[in-house]
Amino acid sequence: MARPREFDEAKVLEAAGAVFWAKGFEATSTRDLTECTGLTHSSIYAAFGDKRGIFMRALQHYLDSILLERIVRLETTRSPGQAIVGFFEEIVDRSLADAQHRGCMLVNASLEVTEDNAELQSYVATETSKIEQFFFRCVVAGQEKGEIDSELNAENHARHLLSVLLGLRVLARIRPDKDLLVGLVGPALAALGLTWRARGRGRS
Amino acid sequence: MARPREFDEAKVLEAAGAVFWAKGFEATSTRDLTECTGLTHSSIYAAFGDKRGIFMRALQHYLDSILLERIVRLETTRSPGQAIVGFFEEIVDRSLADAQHRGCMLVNASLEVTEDNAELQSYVATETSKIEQFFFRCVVAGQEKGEIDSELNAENHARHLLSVLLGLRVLARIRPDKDLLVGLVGPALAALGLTWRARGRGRS
DNA sequence: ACAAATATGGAGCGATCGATCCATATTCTG
DNA sequence: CAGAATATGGATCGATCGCTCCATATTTGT
Repeated sequence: MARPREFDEAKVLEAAGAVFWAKGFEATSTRDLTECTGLTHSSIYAAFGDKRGIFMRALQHYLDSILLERIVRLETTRSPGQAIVGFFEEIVDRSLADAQHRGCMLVNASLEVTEDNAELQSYVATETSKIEQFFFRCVVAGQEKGEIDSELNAENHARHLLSVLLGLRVLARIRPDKDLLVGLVGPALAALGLTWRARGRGRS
Repeated sequence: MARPREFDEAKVLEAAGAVFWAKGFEATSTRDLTECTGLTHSSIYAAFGDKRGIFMRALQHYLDSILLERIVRLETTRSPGQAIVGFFEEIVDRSLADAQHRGCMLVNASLEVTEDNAELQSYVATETSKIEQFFFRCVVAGQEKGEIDSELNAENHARHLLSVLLGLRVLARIRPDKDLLVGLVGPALAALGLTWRARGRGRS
């Protein structure tokens, strides 16, 4: 047919995503994108349409490769309750390990959504729903398994865990303190009769 | 001395704050600010220095007039436990009443913080600490009063309530759904042995 | 009334924004 | 090899950005 792409799309999306993640959509210029990806304007616009397009693709790539992978992995290798515990373990660890304190790309993107970007708006709403549904499945399965109190309202507890997660990610950006992040998760787990595995930080 | 200011500083900060709140710092132009305040560039720059200056002042005005007022009012008119409940009641009500779904200005500002703006970074960290300390005082006072289980770790529960609040405000922006917002608070209150006052939405 | 001081209105600065265009280079089909 | 198709490099577009400057208007102290 014609000349093939010379760049690795996944790597480009990761490079672009890293900048969007750290600086936000508005504060990232197309020049930033050419520098971090090593591509020219032409190549970027030909491949992704416009700035919004590459942002959406980068966000999607991030969610698919990090978040969805984590959900699938935990759900297939752990008990329902320990999947919830493990989820928060990983989020806390990653939040503390990020020297840039970027928080969560999905959360950051969520707060840059304005009414004139319906596509991003519905996308972030859908993705947060997926996380909520993961928590919901874990709670219900945990209840069926006897790991979690069956008297609890699984729907509301899933919503609750989602809000704790989002709040945690906000705090990870502005106050990346281990005691804070670890401590806040304790009561959220305790509400389901769960605890950290090995951290042993006393009562929650 | 000289010619006095013709504008009401509080009203200008509210008008500017409303735009920053809805669009974010980067996406708000100085032209937006002249239009929403009715002032000229000259007046704005003479009074507030630069765009970052008026943003900081507007954020500060918002927090002092809304958030601090709420904390003081609830803490002086309600029992510790009911202050916590009332806080979430008001936040949920305000989140649902805002047709623009702007969420929380402090949360929005938090996620626009980058490493090159240390002033804003430390300011939002301090303000979130104030909220955390409010929760902490409520939990401790509730425990002394017998309203809240004394076995609970007040520090971690304050952190937990803070994260639920921040998560709620994120969701208020992207999924302003009553069942979601009301539902997620239930388990957070239940963790302290508290419940909604009159909503009566069943088990949490 | 006069001078000092500050606010206001508005033009317009250089820089940068997102985006486009086109000539050139490269790789495919036939 | 010929020609279609796509990618790349780079110049550059008009618009908008945050911000500054200056002439003018208005108020206060003397």
